[in-house]
Amino acid sequence: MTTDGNITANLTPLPDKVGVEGLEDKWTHTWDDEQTFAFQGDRDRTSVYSIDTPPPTVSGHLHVGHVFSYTHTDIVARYKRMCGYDVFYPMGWDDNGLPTERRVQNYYGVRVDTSLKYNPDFKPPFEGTEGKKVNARDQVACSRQNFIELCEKLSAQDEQQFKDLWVRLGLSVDWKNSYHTIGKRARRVAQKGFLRNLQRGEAYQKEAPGLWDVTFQTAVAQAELESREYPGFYHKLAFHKTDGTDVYIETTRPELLPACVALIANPNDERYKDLFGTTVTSPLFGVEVPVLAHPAAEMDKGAGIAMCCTFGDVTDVSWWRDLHLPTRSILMRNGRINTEIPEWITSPQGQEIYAQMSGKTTFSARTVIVDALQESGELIGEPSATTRMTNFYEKGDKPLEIITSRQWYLHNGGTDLKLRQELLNRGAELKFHPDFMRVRYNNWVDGLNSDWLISRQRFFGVPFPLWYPVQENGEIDYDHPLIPTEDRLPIDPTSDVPEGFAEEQRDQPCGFTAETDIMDTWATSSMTPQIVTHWDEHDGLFEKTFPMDLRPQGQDIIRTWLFSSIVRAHLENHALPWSDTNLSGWILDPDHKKMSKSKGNVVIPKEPIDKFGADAVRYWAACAKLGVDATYDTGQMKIGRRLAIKLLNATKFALAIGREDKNHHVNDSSQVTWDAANVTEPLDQAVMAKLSTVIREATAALDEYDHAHALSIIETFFWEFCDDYIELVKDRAYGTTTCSEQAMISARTTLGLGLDAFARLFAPYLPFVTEEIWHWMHDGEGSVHTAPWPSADFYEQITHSTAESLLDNAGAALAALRKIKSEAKVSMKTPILSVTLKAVPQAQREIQESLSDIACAGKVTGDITLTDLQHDDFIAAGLEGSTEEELQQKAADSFIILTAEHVLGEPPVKK
RNA sequence: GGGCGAUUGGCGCAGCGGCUAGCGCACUUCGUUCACACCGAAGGGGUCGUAGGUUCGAUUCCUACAUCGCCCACCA
Repeated sequence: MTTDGNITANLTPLPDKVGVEGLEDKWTHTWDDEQTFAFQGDRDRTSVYSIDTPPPTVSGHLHVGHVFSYTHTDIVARYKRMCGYDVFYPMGWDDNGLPTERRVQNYYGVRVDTSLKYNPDFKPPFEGTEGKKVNARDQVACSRQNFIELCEKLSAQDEQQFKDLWVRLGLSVDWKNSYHTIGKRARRVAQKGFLRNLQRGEAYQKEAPGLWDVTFQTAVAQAELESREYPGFYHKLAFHKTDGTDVYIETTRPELLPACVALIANPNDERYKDLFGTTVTSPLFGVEVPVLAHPAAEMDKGAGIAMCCTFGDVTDVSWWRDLHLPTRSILMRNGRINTEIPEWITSPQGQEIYAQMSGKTTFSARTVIVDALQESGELIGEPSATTRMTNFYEKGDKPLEIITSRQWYLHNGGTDLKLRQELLNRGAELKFHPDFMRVRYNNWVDGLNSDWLISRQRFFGVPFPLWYPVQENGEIDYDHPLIPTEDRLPIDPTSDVPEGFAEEQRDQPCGFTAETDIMDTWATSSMTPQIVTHWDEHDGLFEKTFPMDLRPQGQDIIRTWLFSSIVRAHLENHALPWSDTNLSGWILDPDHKKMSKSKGNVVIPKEPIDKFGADAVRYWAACAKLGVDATYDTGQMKIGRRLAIKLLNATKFALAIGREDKNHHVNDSSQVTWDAANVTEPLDQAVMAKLSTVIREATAALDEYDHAHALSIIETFFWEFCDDYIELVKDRAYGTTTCSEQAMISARTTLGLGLDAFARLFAPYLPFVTEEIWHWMHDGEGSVHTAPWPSADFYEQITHSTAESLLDNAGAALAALRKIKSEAKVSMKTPILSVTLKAVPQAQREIQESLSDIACAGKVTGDITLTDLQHDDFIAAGLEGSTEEELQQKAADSFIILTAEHVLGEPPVKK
């Protein structure tokens, strides 16, 4: 307990032998029993620190990357808690999305059929057949609600292994505050958010050509695209001019020839100027198409003149739109060629070729077309191989096609420049750690080319809370959606019925029909700040926690999770969702390759934790700065383990000394007071001075989210404290020297104050070992993790203006004495009968102040003579300088202490 | 093609317009079991990717290049 000027400790019996084993189990249970990390929620926003924790994908696999970034966040949480904040640190589970959908399908052998109604007695055909691949035809159909229930059931199992890991790692999460992204609250927030967007005109639907994945048969958004290299062939095709001559185009997609609507060249291209305004006929099909000019046509690409099809790529779409071209679509949603012969193909020969390719995949259709072209002589030369970059859905393995469909969009600045600027301003307002990551945000927002497509033609996910009226003639009136009242949310339109309608009217003339699309998973994830803070629930939590303080996340999802969250909060709450964001780096394997499942180099987090302990693994993570990639390095974990053990040993030692009186009798008093007023010796005051500086610097670093720098400062001083200070004051603290009672108390007090401070300084990093040593000192006073973060001012006032350089010079003097023995290859216990130390005058004064401690620690039995450094000594020490003053200053700054004449005694006799 | 980051002893990383470029691991030598062998002490080892420039002075700032990683754009 800290009071003004002193710290009272309740000492508990110390173990004979210390170790880090067992600490994790011991303290995780205590923290759980005592609800050490529970959010209190009884103070206002300024006293709360709230964290928008990333919900891990529960169907995904655990790997050390998880440990890495979640440790960084936990360090922040623990630090802020010690700073007095009521820390709101929830945990979410992401079970909304394709990976979970697939996992549920395979695990239970089920699939969603939105035409089915909820069946409360539904039983999946089997359960828990990991690895057994179920043929899609054998999956049993169930309603979406039944599927979601199975998903929640399975997620609960998956979650457990994540939770076990987080607990084991010591994450100070408040487990009472957890959520699922497919859970009821998340669905309600996502649907309510969407309806509010709709009311304000920010969400809209549109029938338009868009990127489409033929495997998953869904539209995909710009944020889900991935460019990949894709092999192909250039085919040179002859189109026929009216004068009987040909014009040649090059294409990698000859199978789209039936969908050709125009040939297009650059308006400045002399080669084709004469052709603009004329028509040509297509090879094989003989369809007449115009030759048109458009500035987007590049003269040096291919033949300089392109075939515009509806639709081969996004350029086709812009030509089609700008030049008001007809739509001649031949691709079906499953990626196969439409089976109906299009009405624009009129020649019998063309119809026959089309019939051969209908129903085929684009790949097979291409073969048909190429063979036919070769036969007709309209393919010039052999196709030449090429590699091009093509858009893929990030989870797909076939190139995206362009399909016209009705979709829901949300304004995100992709089309509205004013909104785009507002979102850029939000990005400028947000504090990125590290700062250079904001460039990625700006790049992304600047490069948006469309609004956010939020509808997906999938079955598992949060449904759009909408129905549409069915007209008398059976047609669906998409322009006047039926909207539920907010108090009904969440709803599923495929099982719930709009107000004023009855179930019997579903899909009937004059009735209603459900919107069967679901929302993009990011449409839900983008609202995690609103989900965790209970937005619009009027239970008081929102006001205490929103806008949040921190969003930790991966750098790979800046364009998705981070950006979409800012969009939603900007539109809904007119605020940034959080003030700061922490971006973690990647984990690289020892060969500097990014760890990923596909590379097969993933390390399961349990392994290093079992081997080195949670504190050690956390130490490894904590050594890496935010945004910097880290190598998986067990060597670093060993160092963490060593540090943890050193903390135990040093604390045990110092506390044991403190309990012995001058005659080595154990003092059984369990309570001691480390009164700052008792720090009377200059060396002890110097330690307090340095501690104060260390706290000040570490605190500043942590406030800037630089946990690695703070750790390095604390750790460096801790080792100096052990290797130099403890060694120097050992004997004085024992009272075995001829020092005064007060000098002994001063040493014991300083050791106590120092170790008490180290326990707290290391607590965010090494929560288990620090909790252990804290309880040796402060049993019955609660957790170190709710203890106050050390105050630099407290230790500074103890120093009485003693400079911390006194500690450095005393340490350097001790090192000089050790060097004598090390070079003489004798034991450190060998006495030095007499010695001369050379140092600058300032250092001599400081050594004089701690001379008896130095003599004791160095086993100097006779005189220590202090003398000035000579010019040759500076040179010998490698110093350079033009003036004597400069050399003196350099020697003082580097604590140069040399030894001259010395007489060694007899080494102690070995037993 | 545009951009971001990295490049420092064998390895993993700090650092910074000038202090003798630090730390840990590994290495060498020595010691020790009375806090700690899950230990201690002392020591060796780097012309800071390359080439220019700014400066009295560059590992640090600027320019170009190289290598590695990543983001964005690129389908005729």
